Amino acid sequence: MSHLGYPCVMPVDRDHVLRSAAALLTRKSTATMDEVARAAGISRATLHRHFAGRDALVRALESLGIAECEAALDAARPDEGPAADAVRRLILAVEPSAALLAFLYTENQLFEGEQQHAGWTRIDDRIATLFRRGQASGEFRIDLTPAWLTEALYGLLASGAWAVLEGRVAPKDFTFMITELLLGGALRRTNQ
Amino acid sequence: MSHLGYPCVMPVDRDHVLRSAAALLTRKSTATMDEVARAAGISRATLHRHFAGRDALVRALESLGIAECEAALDAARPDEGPAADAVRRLILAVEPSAALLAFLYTENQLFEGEQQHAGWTRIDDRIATLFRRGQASGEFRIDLTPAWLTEALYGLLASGAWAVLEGRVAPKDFTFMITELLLGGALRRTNQ
DNA sequence: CGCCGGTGAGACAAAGATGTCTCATCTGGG
DNA sequence: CCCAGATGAGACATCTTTGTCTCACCGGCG
Repeated sequence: MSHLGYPCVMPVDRDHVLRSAAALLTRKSTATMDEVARAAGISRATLHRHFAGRDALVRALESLGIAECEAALDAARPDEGPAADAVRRLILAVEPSAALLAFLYTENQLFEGEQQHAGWTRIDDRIATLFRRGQASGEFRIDLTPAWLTEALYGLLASGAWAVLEGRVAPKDFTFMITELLLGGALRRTNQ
Repeated sequence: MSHLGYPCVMPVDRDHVLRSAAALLTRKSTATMDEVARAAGISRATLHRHFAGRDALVRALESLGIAECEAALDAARPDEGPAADAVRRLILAVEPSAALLAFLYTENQLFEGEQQHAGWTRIDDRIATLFRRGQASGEFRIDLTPAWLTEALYGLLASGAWAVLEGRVAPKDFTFMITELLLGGALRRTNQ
């Protein structure tokens, strides 16, 4: 049994590997294990020592995305204050994870038969609950279902992440664009 | 040289094949040529006789998507009347193509090096022009760029298509949900 | 100094997808 | 009736990716 100290050559930083993989797979969702390994600066053999296979890697990314979403939800305090402000805090908190979420969001579309990770259900519920609270308080319109608002939030986060990646939107405008469109829409307000 | 009449056994309906492929690939973007062929009710050999390879098939789907987008834009008359009404007509006209567009939208993310089809640029321009017209007329707010509104429209169409496919949103609500969220946002209007 | 744990490089077979080919079959038209 | 044209089924080689394995290397630790 080891003594929990640092190994000799330079241990693989599991978190760094996951983040490199997320960054690459967001741009090229069909990247091979070899490309993922190169992107992380390690060999394919080492990558395979830490993640049994491509499935295991994707599942690890999914767990990371779920954890970051939960953390963002916790940080956003969705039960405090006006619901609109809570949505703003949520989008701000989730921005660093947007690219990873964009990858997972599209990747999940092909989990046809298999049941999706239970963590997503919980996150969906927490976000939908926030929108429902805003409807109950009279802040949000009631003719758009919480489920759709939740789905739309995911879609806008993905669109925003890709638009930033391709240079069509400035990174600094990311949060503003998503927040304002989701809450206020494109129409000009006649009064506030 | 043939006489342009119908062949003998039962000619392959190219349009039907493309639509079957679009429906399948929207749900499972990694489907194999064999799965695509089965979904269309033809053999892999025949599929390969009509589309040289997977690339050719995807490019044909891209052309179909572009053609349908152009047709939807023409039908929506984006230069007539209030810009908001034109956006409503556009979303209504593009609804039948939403699933195909959702597939192409995510697929295009991995056209990293290669230049994307010029047709998309033209469509992007036409949509952005519509939003710009709405801003100039005072209908739309000017703090959301036309490029972002265009991107958001794609994202909402994709989210809506998936939400319908997975049963999270009723098909009949598709147009309403997207139109209202894009134009009006989630916040309740204090007055109209 | 020598051992031990972790890594990189590369070989290797297995699995899956693709592209091509052949052959039998079927049907409408001459 | 017979043929031309198009399809379906299947065999086949090829390519890519994957998963596993071996071997050499390196650096801290005893």
